[in-house]
Amino acid sequence: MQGNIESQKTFSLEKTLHCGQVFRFYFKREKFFLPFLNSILILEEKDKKIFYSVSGDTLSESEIKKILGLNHNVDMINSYLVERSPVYKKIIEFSNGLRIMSLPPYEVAISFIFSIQSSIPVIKKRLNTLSEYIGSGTEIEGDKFYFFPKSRDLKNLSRKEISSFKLGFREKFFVEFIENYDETFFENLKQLDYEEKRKKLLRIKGVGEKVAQCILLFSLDELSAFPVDVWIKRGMKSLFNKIGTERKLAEEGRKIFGEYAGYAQEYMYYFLRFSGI
DNA sequence: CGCCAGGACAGCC
DNA sequence: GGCTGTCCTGGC
Repeated sequence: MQGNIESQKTFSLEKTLHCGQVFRFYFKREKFFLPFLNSILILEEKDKKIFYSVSGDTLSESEIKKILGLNHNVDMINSYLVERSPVYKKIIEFSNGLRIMSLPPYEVAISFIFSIQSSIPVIKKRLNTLSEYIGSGTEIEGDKFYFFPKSRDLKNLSRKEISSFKLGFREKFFVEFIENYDETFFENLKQLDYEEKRKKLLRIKGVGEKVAQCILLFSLDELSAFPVDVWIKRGMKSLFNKIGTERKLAEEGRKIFGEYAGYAQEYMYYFLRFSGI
């Protein structure tokens, strides 16, 4: 299947894929290849339009829009954020087009357990190594693209195989997560409210405040989540004169930016990281 | 070579 | 509840 998603000034594929919410995507021949469950979503920006096609399992246009955050009314969200804090005028001017994605929770949880105390290239490498090791994927125009492993595949891994991935101190978190995981966990979670979801996520070993907020924001449609990493910690201080623990700063961010704190967080991150200020 | 990265946790107070 | 030391690995 293929088609084009309407030209939108408020959508940047580049910013959406490079703001740290998703690690596994490929860029070849001017196209982005984004694995999503048993599909590869192929995206190309041409003449200010986004052209898409899907390889593997079918995805409807509305599913694709949800994955890419195109169902969010960012014009409204942007003015909402500027209203809450005027400093967001310049931040949004720089970061505009970034969208919060909606990705598979199982993959997001493992991705952010892998992300602990690690840089993006390292996280990406770990996830690709794992996906390639399990080896399920599809070939498109001569290139092989790998899906993220299913939980049953990961359950079958031996400790020796897992050790070969060199996850370091994250290994014990990963092992416990895949061993204890059952398919209904995230489905049940989706029924709960924000605070209940957060508390259940925090019970997972290796999931602290920051990782929990990432899972909430990028895979459970909780746009009020506010993950605090070192960049946001610095930003909260320089922009809002707020200091404290990750938990306190997350509460602070959610208090200032309400139901769209997640957009405030990603905009801030992208701005601090790439604007050169 | 040394340093630390998009944190979590136990142990301590 | 907050603070501190510790932790694997790869990149610079």
